[in-house]
Amino acid sequence: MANLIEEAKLSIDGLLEKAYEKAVSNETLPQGGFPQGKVEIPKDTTNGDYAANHAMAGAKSLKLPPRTLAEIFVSEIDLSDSYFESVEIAGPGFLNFRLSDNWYGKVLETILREDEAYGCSDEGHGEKVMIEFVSANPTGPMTIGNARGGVLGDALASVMQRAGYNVSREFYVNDAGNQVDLFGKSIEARYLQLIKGEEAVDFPENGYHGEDIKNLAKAIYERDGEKYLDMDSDERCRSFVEFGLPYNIALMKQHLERYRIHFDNWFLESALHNSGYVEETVKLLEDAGCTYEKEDALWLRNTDFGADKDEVLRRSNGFYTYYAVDIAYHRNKFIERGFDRVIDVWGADHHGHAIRFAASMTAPVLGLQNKKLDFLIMQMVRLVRGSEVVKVSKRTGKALTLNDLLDEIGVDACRFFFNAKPDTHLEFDLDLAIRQDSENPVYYVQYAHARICSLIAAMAEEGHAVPTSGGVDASLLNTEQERELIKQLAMLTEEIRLAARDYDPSRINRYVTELAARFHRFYNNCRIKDAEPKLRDARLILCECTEKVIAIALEIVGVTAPEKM
RNA sequence: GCGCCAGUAGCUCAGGUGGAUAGAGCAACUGCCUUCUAAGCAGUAGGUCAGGGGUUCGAAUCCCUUCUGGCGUACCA
Repeated sequence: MANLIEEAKLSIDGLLEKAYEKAVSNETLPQGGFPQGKVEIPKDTTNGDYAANHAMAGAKSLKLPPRTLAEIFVSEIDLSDSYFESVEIAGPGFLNFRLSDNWYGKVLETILREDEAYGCSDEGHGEKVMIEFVSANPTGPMTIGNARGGVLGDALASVMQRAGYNVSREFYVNDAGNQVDLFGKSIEARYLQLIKGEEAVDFPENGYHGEDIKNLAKAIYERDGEKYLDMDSDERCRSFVEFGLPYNIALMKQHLERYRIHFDNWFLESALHNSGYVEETVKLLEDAGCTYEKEDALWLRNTDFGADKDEVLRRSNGFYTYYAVDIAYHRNKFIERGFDRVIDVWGADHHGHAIRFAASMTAPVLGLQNKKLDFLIMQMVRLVRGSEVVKVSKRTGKALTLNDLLDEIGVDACRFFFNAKPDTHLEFDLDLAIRQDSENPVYYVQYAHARICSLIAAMAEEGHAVPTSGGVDASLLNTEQERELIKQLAMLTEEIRLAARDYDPSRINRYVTELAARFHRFYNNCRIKDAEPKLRDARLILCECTEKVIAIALEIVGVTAPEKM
């Protein structure tokens, strides 16, 4: 549970404050003027491992030039038993600290001790969090459009679990409403076309044109023949939906498992209707005076809660809108199931809804004052083939399915690629993806892992297994490459914390790519096989720590860590 | 019109809540395998951080404004 990067950083403030107090007792500085400074990690390590700007921050109030103030700090500071071996003044008055052997050794010991739990923290204090993601319409197979949300939601869940949250993954199945009716009518049309010929039956406007619908119709026909031919259309469609939905849901589950996503719960929209929960929730809003009727429809006074427009809850035809159902669904998440925080992973095409919806959820009558509803809005994926933009739509049936994509580029590459920063538009070039072999960064990272594994195995063959006792002498690991590698290893806990805080699991991609880069540099500069025994052992331990950390990071992203390549 | 997200190297993108000389991968060019995996390493070249103002010791980062692109603004979900 150690976060040594932060521990070292936080300790600097204490060291400086003690130095300040000493200067006060020497009467070189006035009392009570310890400056609020910031400690950061400089980009360029010639400026130290940490840089504090206290001398610059305090220059004005203490009426001393920054550099003079810095000199006082340096002369009074006591670094013995600290994480640092030196501090120097640089530039306009930065205090640059350099980490000590003590710190480097502690990093490696921590990784060995915590093992697979390394990187975890108690940041979340067990807060009960639900992450709802993918939630693709069950009217067809999942498409490449679901690939991004899938990875983001799943990786965010992993990151938050490691950061100490009690996380539940949920898939919301829209098995009711308009699109399901349309789904039934689409199958119906294909079924009737099978019997009467394609020309004889009109296909519904806005129907689902995909091959999968034809296949469902064919499957029904093969099982039951012309049994539905003389049936009332409504009843027929109901039968087809009853057949088609479970089939599609099972297929989605299968494809998601292949994509290494496992949901804790598949929540059916129909359950909210059947139990009367939607009705009850709308009644709640009605009784509280949050609604009004207009043109036979029931409207929510959403502008009262800060939204830019009101919303229809119940259409003039008597059916509830998705909006009413969504309110009921979220009330269920918080009230009935007791989640403290809910994170919905939605595409940017829903962001307008997210803003208005968040406003609605503040309605006092819903009783969610102490609850937290957040959205992870990810920008759209732009599909291109070379220079041509590819349109994706489930309705037109022209979408590339997730499963086909996985056939083409593999699960590892796909998960790594789609774990990109949520708020930037992502361009996905199919031509590039297909030949995305060695130029994909995922292989760079996996290669580092495989390299370590085979090295350790080869060394063990020669009787030089990684030592399991005797501790680590980090003072031997004193090249620039070794120090940079260890610092990156120390960074994992902090990266996970930040990824959880910012809902940005793509940080882990960048982190692990940099870790691999630092390992490759170390590997090229530091021989292990023919090093002195003590140095060899220390380096072997460093290799093992790196291997463990890469494996942890890749697991978070959902990518395998191969032992051979 | 209004709202949200973006605009950084030829291409795809980083840039840790204002810090020191703006980075990486790919593409281009040059070196490095009789020595632990060359799917690697080292190096060269490539920039008016969309434009313009402002805030301060200091701005890619914060504020204002203009331009460009994506998405939304349904009794669809």
